[in-house]
Amino acid sequence: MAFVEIRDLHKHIGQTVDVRGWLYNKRGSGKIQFLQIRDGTGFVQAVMGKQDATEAEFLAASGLGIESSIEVAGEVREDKRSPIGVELTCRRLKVLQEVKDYPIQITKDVPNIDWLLDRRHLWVRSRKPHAILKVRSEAVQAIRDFYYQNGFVLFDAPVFTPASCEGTSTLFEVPYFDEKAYLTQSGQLYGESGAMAFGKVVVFGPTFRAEKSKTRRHLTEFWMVEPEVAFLELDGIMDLAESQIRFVVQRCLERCKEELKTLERDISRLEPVAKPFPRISYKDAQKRLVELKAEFEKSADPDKQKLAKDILKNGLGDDMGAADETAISMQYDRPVMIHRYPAAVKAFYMKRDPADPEYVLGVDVIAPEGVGEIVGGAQREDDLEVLLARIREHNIPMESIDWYVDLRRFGTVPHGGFGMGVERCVQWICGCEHVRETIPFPRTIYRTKP
RNA sequence: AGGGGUGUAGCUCAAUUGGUAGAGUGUCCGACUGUUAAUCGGAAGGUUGGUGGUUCGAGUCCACCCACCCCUGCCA
Repeated sequence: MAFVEIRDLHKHIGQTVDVRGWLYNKRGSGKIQFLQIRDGTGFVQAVMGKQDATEAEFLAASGLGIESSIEVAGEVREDKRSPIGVELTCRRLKVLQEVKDYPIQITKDVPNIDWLLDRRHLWVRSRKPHAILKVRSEAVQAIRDFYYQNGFVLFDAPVFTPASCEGTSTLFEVPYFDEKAYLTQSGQLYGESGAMAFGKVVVFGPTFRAEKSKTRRHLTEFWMVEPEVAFLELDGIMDLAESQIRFVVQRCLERCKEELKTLERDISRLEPVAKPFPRISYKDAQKRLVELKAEFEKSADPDKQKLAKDILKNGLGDDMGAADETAISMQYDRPVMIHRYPAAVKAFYMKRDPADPEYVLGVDVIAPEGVGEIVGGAQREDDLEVLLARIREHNIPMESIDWYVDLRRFGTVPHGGFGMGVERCVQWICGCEHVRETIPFPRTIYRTKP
């Protein structure tokens, strides 16, 4: 007799099996005990009548606290009253550890998230965090499968880097023997090296940003997937982002039905990803924002009125703010792609639009429901002289980036790619209020524990 | 970094113009039950984030500090 995972119990109806796990909840009386057991793969109720086991076992069952670790043997029974369709008649109970005063309670109340994050090492056992992290696992597997199936080579970038890749963001500085190093904020430049070697590569790993962001969309440590493809231009980059996002969402819809149900996620909000994503140029977006600002100001909806105040706050022709992105994304039921931003607000490596050199061949993908930017991508500057000029303009130290310039000296070709934030993508799929719920142990400006 | 806000029982929150610190939930004990957020009865649980001030009297008013949350900016 071997241990059976709870998710497989339905295959063992009529048999006597062993199940091991933790006590999720318990009810009982002097005559019958209901032990709700979880083992990470599911939940099942083990029913122990007083006559079903020894007196000592029955007594032990009646005294068990939440999260006690146990093994039970019992007969698998079909039962319509069970949420999973089966139950165990508990014939034997072995207590591995009896637990008292488990600190996290099982209620529908939403306690202080900060208090729960202090106990994250235990909180991951609870239903909702468990479901979110399961979706994350599926999403990451989907990402890996998508790139593998499409002929990409995994090309890992270093975490220690010599200096800023973009020259804008704040980096974490770490001592490195007698010198300084920085934690990577993007593997993209390394990805470009890989693209010239393998054609299609994908960088996938943790990324660090020392910006003191304090919003529900920001982590200081997050995972980013960054495909980079030789001979791919802006339209192709947008096609790639669209099909990758679609693949990941479809996979989660197929394989995470139970988890999304646990999270009370409105699935109908995710189904429109099957349709093509709208693509709008920055210039058209600006025109649309002028209209939307006027429209929202007159709206009866107080949320829209409030939003109207912040629309185009940076001024027409400047970078788009969060309100701008929200207003545009509200016009659609699926992610929207905004392309060809002003060069002044974007990174040095983005290629200028030949049709209008004030703009770059870059694209952001804005997710619905206020999650905001989940993808940022671009066609890269592939001309040696232009790139050198950009590096000088941005005051990027040449000695830390000369290797990158080499890529334009030895067989440069048009190429590009994008970066997708895994946590923001999961945040959108799960409908999470906070991005920090989408990673097992979030790192934010004020949190490095547990 | 700027703006706004919140700190009261393990957790979620009450407490009238400044006048004896309350409930729900969880925990513990008991009863009962094919229960599933069980139910019923009882008990324990507090230096009201900290320091100082005003006052006969401060959870409440004032100052400073601490912690955290939300928004903006930066970005994924």
